[in-house]
Amino acid sequence: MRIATWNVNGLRARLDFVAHWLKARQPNVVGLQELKLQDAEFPHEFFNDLGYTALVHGQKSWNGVAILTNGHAELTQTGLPGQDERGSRLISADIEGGINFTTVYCPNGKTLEHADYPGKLDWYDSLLDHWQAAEHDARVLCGDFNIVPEAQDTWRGDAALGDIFHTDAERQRLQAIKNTGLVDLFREKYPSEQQFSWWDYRGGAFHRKQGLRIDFLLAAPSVANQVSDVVIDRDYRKKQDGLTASDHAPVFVDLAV
DNA sequence: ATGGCTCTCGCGGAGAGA
Repeated sequence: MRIATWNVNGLRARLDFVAHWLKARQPNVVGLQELKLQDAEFPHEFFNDLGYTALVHGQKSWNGVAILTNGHAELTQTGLPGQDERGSRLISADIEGGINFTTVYCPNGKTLEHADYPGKLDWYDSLLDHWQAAEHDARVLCGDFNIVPEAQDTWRGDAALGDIFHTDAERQRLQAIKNTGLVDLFREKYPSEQQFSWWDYRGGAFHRKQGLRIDFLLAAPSVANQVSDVVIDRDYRKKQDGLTASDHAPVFVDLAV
């Protein structure tokens, strides 16, 4: 089974690009973030024609998450309890293989001085509470976390320490999530490789190798033990057939189930 | 030092993203 996470930066603008990727990689389950559309605007038929069904938690203009699958999925959660005012950023479903799958679009925070920054930390505290309250042996938490875990996950290395995305306060929140028993599947397979999942559109950042690794698939040990491959699909950060890419690459793992 | 892209809304330019 192949499961993936991808911040598409606007699903309507990315529709043909996403279809291109689905055909090429044939994932079984995909967590999507930054749909930037409402539930009623979700192009279900478009995905049905590609063999996928979707569970959607949308919002006008901003945020929005969904789960695509070419198998069976049963919705178990929409929205992070207590954080409705920060937008549609979480959706969960029971998928095939007895796995509970959650995808999140964590708040950005903007700057250390902006009110969104303490809001980001508070959102993470709620995510930890929510995650700890649920019990499931085989679960996956994936998405755009908007936090750089370690110096090797940013092109700026130690020089970025203390900046937004790279603060101790943010890293402590991300670590607290992992401490509930989740493994960062990419980092487990590649302990010292520098690979990024996001590059700024501006200034040729992609070609300058100026990126961040902020998109993760985290999994409980019973799932992590089944992983055969982990791929940050940087080819799909490039134009495909003249279509514009998201500023995030898809990330996927293959499981032996 | 800054932000040169790209998205949305909506039809001009602004806000957000990371």
